[in-house]
Amino acid sequence: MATKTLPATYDPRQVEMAWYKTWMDSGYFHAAVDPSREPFVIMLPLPNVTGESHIGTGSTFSIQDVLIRWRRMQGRNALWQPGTDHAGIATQNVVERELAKEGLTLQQLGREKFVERVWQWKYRYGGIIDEQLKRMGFSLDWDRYVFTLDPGYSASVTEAFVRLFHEGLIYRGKRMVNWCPRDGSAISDLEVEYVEMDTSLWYVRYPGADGSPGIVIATQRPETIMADVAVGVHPDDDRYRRLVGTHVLVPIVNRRVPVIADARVDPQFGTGALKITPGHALVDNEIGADHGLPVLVVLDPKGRMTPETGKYAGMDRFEARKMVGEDLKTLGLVEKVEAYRTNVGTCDRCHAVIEPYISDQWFCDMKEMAARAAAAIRDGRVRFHHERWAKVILNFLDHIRPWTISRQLWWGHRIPVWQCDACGERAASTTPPQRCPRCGGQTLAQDPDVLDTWFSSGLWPFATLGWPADTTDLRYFYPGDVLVSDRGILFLWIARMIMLGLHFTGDVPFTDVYVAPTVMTLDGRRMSRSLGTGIDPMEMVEARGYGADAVRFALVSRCSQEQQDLRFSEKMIADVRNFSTKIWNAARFVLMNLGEFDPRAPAPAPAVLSAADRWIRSRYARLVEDVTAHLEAYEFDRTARALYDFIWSEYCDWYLEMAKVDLQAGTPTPASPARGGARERGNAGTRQERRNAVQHTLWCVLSNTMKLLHPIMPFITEEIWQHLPHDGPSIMISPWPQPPSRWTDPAAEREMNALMAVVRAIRSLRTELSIPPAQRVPLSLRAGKEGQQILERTRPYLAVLARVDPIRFDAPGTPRPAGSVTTVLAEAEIAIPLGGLIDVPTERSRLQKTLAATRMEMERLQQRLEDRDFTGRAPADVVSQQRRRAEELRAKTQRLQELLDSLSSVK
RNA sequence: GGGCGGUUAGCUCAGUGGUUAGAGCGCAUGCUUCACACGCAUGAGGUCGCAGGUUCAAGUCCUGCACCGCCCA
Repeated sequence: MATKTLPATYDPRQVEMAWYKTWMDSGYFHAAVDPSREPFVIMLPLPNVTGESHIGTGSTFSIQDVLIRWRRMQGRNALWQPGTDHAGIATQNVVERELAKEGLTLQQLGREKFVERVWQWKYRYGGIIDEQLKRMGFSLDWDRYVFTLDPGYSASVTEAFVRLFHEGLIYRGKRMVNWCPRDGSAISDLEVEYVEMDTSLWYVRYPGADGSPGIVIATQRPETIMADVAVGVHPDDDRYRRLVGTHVLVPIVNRRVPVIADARVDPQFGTGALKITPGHALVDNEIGADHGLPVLVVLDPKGRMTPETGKYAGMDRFEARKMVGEDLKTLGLVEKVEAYRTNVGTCDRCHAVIEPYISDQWFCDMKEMAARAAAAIRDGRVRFHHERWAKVILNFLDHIRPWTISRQLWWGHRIPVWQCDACGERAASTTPPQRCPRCGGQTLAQDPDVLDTWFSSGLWPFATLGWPADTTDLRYFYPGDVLVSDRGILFLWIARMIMLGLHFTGDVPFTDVYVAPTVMTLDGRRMSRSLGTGIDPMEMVEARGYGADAVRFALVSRCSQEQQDLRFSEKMIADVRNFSTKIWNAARFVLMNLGEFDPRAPAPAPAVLSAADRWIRSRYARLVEDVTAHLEAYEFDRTARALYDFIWSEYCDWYLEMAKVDLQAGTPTPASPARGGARERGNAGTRQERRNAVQHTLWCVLSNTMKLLHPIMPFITEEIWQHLPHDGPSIMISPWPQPPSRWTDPAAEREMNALMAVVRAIRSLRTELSIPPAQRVPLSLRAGKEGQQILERTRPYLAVLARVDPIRFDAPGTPRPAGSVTTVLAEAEIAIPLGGLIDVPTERSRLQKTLAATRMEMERLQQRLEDRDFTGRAPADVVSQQRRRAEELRAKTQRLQELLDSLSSVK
């Protein structure tokens, strides 16, 4: 068959996009319901529609593509569900900023017009990330693309809400929630990010109402003083016991408030006395409720002082803090101001400081759902890799709190609840009700709020498949298999998918969760675009020209289960680029040497295979087993390393070099007796047969290794596979290699190990003696019977790889050649005769050094073997192994000694 | 405060109780060897964080401590 030759260098940019288009056009990414095949399903972690690909999507998505491509090749009907999330707050913020540039506000535009604007924005910019995912080669089923505000998906979200509402799990209430003053919305507990900040602790005196000195409290928030309704102390605190029940005056407003005792007050904090502000702190709110205290509010939804605060009215909370502080000083009530470092809650979207704020919100009771999810994890229906993440998520589920699901936004799924104008009844419904179910009133207004984005994404694994309808998709593809993500959304998303999946479908949404390490900079900082510390995968792929394969392999090869972080740098991608070049050139070599090779001809008979052919086949057989096992165990670093080491260190460094010996001029290396059997006379193979055997081995091993590497590096493997003789239209739908167990060949591995040890020893000697690399030197070998057979059989390899000629075998007992430099190995004794050139003192000291080291080790080993505890208690195979080793060392010592003796006699 | 990681070569990391702890990068030396200098060959480089303990045997298991980091409150 005609073999094309490859260009001398590999440029990923020349091939990657074209292959992706071919795969797409051929429909390879699409999974259709097919009951005759077993499905394999991964739900992608929804990218934010405002987002762009970053290094985090680079690593977690690469892992998913590895799993999907591997299972697809194994014959599974592989579905990787794509889509994007409408990302309520983030998207609203983006469009709001755009409006601000035009001098417009949301209110000026109105709800309907604003939502229209967001859709426009979405159509224009919302697809950026999808194009980036394609550029990375990810084999997502784009035919099934879902946006969370699509009509079908929205219907699922509404249905889920209405069901939970009717089950009594969703309720409305006026409570203290986390309020983001910038976004003007409530957010859930999980969306609060705690950040360490420098602040001040103010020690403020509250004078006694009776003119006594009163009490000094410590506070970080002087601006909320006007909302104080009490001063609290710990009941066991002797310092304040006598003050409990008395009254003090709140500074500035001179409100008379009681001193109360409550165990929730921390006597260690500040002075041990706490101002109680139920309107502006969660603990104070609880204390206030228990003591029947009123709730006063001095901040508005934008975080400004309310009109009732007199001279402070309209002032921002931080400005007011300074001003109130100054005024307190003027009043002489500030005892001291201390620098203080504390954790401040901030909004994870806009980073504004969160305000504990009382407002009307919708909540979802998660208690029972969490218990069921925890049970599913405990009994192994959902497994985490590494398992320690199960403990982390269980801790969250076991301490679950109600979920604030309403958001005061316009962009999102509007809450499907209508309130009756006449009687105030609130009714949830999937369609707008015509009349009030209670009083029949016809004026109904829909709740203005939208749902938390995470509420809708929590339904992703089944809502994408058509739930609540009983679709064939849902029946076939649900439950799915694997979820891969960063640990950052363990609670926000993964836990909620498990809870909601169990609640609505009765089944877990996936059976396995792989938590990928978080990508960090080399000095351990989080990669972030805004900090300028990130590596942009797109920049690496295109601008720097590394290609998607290199970025993918670099990330995947560092995804272990042990580390929770992954320190990453551009250099690591450059290193993989070098690996690509190596593979490319190996493929070029193979193609150049395939010549007249016919892949359809029968495979070579075992009898015509040389030790090298059998060795690389055996190593390859092990590789198939290892790669498959590592993927099954979610050991991606090991998968990558196994492939890297095999390709570079075994196939290229050794096998290709030996293949050259067989393919180029001269006599091919003879076939090696098949394992266990005696050498068959006359069946060693003709020159043509040998040539064909080597070609077959080169092709077969390379081609199949490309399959094993394909899930990680889809592009270069496809490109090479297509150039090689192959069956089928694409490597990505070719079958995953089966472990060829008949290729496993311990005898060949032993044989090659011996040869390689001898080659290495000779090379080492040559370097030490500064023998020019090109110079051939004579070699004299002494070996046991088996060693000699092996080295005679592999003599052509030895001659080329070690640049030795002629090679002479000396029988034991014959005198060693005069003036030789020598090394003793377990397999053989190697001597390079230098004649008069030898420097006897140097050679002697070299041998003596080796002898000393060998003796020391031997003695250590002998000591261990004389220890009855060791021989008595250690397993027999360990003991016998050590005995063998000791024996080897003894022989080596003896030979070294002999060499030293003969050296002295030469002198 | 509670929980979870990590600490092994200059850097990034493997290491599944058992011989002399490995890899890649970096470093040094040599090499235009007809696939590849994004390469080849050879080499230097380690008190496995510290202190105890278990074991015939500990980088590996247990306890404590130190430092770095993440999560929760």
